[in-house]
Amino acid sequence: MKIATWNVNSLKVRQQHVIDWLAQSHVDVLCLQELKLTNEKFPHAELAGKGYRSWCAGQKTYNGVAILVRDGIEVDDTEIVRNIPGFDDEQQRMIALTVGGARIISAYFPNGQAPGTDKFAYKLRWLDALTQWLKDEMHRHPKLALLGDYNIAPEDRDVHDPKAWEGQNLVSPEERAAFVKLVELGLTDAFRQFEQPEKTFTWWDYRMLAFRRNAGLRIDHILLSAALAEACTMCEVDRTPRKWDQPSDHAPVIAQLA
DNA sequence: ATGGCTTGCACCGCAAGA
Repeated sequence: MKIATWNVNSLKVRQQHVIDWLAQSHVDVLCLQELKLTNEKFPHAELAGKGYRSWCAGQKTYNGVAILVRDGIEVDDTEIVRNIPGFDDEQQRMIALTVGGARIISAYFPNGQAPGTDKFAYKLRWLDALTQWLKDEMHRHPKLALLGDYNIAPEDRDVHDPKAWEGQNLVSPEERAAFVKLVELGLTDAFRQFEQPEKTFTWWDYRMLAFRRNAGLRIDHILLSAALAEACTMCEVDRTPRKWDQPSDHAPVIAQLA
């Protein structure tokens, strides 16, 4: 089973990109973030026409997440979860569903704006709630994958200019500590299981010709429980859709599970 | 130089992203 995650920065604008990328990547499961549309406007029918069933948790203007599953892959949506249980939140940032016997979670972690702000405090609270919930969820589902836009670059090698970014939002010690807590639940960063090209990133600012200069960060991740990490044979970033006209500022990350 | 794009929403500029 081939799984992937992609922050599309508006599904309305990027709908054709998603359809084109599904056709060329042949992924079985695609987790989307930043839909920026309500559930009523989600293009279930258009995606079904391309061979994918879809489940979403949307809202107006901001956030919104979804999971797309290729026809023929077994889905159990009786235990679908939208948002972190027990964490009261208006913002639609998480959806979980069982696909091919594995728990698949699509998550859009809060940006955080800057250390010291209310949004940063919310990011840390959200991370703590997610971690607490995942602890139980991993017991219920030993085969579990947490895919999404984490808005955290775990290490300096995930940052194009670590000096310039030191202590800033997305790389701060508090955020990195929260990422480590997720890993300590027994999750593995699929990307780091394999040899990777130097300076591989998943996000590049729209400004300052950042993509052309490869001035990016690796903030989109696929974390796997032990059972899935063992089954993982490949993980890579696909930069091609970032080169298309009117692209998302994020590139998709793919993992192959045997 | 704390900007630089891009999005949605509501207008003719704003907040928010990362």
